[in-house]
Amino acid sequence: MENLIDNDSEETVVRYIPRNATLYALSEFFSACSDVTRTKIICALAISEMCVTDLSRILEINQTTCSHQLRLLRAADIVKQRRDGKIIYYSLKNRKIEDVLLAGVEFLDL
Amino acid sequence: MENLIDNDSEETVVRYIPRNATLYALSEFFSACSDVTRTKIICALAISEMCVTDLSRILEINQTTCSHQLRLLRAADIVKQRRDGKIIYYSLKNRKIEDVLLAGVEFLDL
DNA sequence: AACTCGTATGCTCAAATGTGCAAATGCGCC
DNA sequence: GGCGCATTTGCACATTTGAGCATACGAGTT
Repeated sequence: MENLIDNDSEETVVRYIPRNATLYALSEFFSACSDVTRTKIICALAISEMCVTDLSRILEINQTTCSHQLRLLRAADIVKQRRDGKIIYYSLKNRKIEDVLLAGVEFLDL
Repeated sequence: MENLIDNDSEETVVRYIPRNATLYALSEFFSACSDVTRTKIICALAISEMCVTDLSRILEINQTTCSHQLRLLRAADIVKQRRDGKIIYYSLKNRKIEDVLLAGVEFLDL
């Protein structure tokens, strides 16, 4: 089987492809942003810390669903929680997530 | 049922949540980046335009799978194609996709 | 200790997704 | 027209995912 691109180009490509661990981390991270419910939650938390009840009421999503998605977001290190009495407040763990969303908005030209 | 956050904050949140169309567009876009195979392809194409055969050989993925994923990426407007004889060359449609990946890398601190 | 409220978990179901074989298409060449 | 190669498409299958009900848990209040 012949190569269609020349060997030098191929070497360059091979050299610059990120390692598998990086690729997996990246795609796993993006999949955390790849659902409307979660995107909504992230946007809301970018504005203000909130508890599950408020989030689900304001965003008009089922409380259980909200809780499930928050767990995912927490696993992805996007969101953190803090307890105050019986209320658990959620907020963004790292403001850099906003840069990601903005880059997406830029790309899509929204 | 009582509100747990005050009314002013709630109004602010409601006002700043992007419209549904925006949220859908964003999450759909991120889901295009949320698979290892596709991330791999995007990274490769960021380095050099390539055809399906080379992509699949170099990235070590099944050619059919590669083709399927390229179709998705094309539908997401991330990738474009150009025909030269019987070979179809794929490349990034918009370099801003690299900023998105970089924002992801920044976030993950990779 | 019983009750209430905020939240999390287990489970089930439907839908979406990724993969690769088999077959079809498109294009150049003899 | 027939052949070969690059690519796409249709299909089937296994797997993953998102949703929400029912239920459990955890912390404050009485």
